[in-house]
Amino acid sequence: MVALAYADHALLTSGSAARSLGLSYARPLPVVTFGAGSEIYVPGQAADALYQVEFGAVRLHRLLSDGRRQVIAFYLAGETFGFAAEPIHSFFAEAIVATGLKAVVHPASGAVSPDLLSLALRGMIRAQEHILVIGRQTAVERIAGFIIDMASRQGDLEHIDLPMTRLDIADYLGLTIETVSRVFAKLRSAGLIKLRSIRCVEINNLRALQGLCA
Amino acid sequence: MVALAYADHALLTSGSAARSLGLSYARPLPVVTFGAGSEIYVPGQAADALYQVEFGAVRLHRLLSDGRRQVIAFYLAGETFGFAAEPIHSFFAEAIVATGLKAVVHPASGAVSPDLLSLALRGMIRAQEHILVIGRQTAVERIAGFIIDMASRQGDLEHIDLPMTRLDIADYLGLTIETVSRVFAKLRSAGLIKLRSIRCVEINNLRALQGLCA
DNA sequence: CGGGTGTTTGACGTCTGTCAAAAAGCGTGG
DNA sequence: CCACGCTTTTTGACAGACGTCAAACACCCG
Repeated sequence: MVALAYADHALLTSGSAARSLGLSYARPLPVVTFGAGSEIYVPGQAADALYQVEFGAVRLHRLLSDGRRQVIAFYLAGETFGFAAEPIHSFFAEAIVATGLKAVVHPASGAVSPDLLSLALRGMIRAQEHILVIGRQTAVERIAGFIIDMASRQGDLEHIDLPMTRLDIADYLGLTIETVSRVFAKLRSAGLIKLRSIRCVEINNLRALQGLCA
Repeated sequence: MVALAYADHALLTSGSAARSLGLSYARPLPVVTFGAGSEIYVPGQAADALYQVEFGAVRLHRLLSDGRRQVIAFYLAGETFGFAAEPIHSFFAEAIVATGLKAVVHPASGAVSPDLLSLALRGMIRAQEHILVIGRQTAVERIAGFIIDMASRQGDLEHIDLPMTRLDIADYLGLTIETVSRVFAKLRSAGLIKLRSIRCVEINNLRALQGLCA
């Protein structure tokens, strides 16, 4: 872990790992590893590459001036992120745990592939659906939906990894860490989920959980 | 108004105005008018055209099973909407007032223009920023930001049209109609805005209003 | 001049946030 | 292997912002 963080730091300080990757190659690239908690890009940084998660997990977030934070999205293994409407990023992207990334395309390149548009559209729809969740659902609905979402993205009901902290989940769902903790406890004592460990959930009653999502 | 609604109804019932437009022409099309409150498309309908607003205003929204509604976005004159990640729509698009639309591109066509990608990305960023607003801002912050956003989109601080109802605003900002009304009253009595009429706002103190947005 | 929709205002309730402290994990080092 | 210290999580008591319910008030158009 120390070694990873160190390598990561070296890449970042030598002038943006992202940029050097994006400009050096035209094709899929070697996996670059980021240590837990390290920054992949920050607001203002040139947006000249997309990333595919090989392993680990990434959070995209934004801060208000007084420190309030909103996590915009999580990206798990196999998912792609890094879109920006302008030539520079407007969010933070950070590795949640030790994470391997591969730069897959270069948005500034002349050709626009239909795949790229499709990815962008999927991202937009996902964001718009998240607006509904945050704008109109209760804490229980949000968390039940979140667990189901994580399960479906990992294709497993019995071993759902939650690489992010409760604070990350809270900031993603527009709640506080205490509310997240309380709702998890409630779902557990109702027998709908089991907390195998602090970062691993099992769904015991999918139907009931789905029933909690409006 | 009756005439408009009637014409709209005829178009819709004769098998989707959107579809017939999208398939009949390859280039910019004549303006089609939709009456206040009429549907432009609904979830499940084929997504085979984008629309540019010529005049009027459109709301994009989604419903939960129990009737809770979230307005995802408003589109004013000059703005473009109609993106979908799948071949069918997942939201409702409705004319708020009498509205003229022009179908501008056909997303299913082979060529993907950079402009199209740019529009999609801009939509994604806008949605992601709205997540921050709804997830982490107070009622006053949301409404102050909303008024400023409407002003900048209309390029006028002294005559800001709010074509949508208070309920639309509430459902857009994740609030209730009563809270929206109360905050407007508060901003008015604080001298930051003037309500020229129920659907027209004037900003008296932009700095103070900006100061209210985190 | 009505009837209907949309808006405002008031009184009250509650869900979620805030503050605080204890408990549980987890990596480090003896 | 266990003790230590840190971060993360859980739990409790309390408070506040916003929602709910209800009624009065404007506005629009016929």
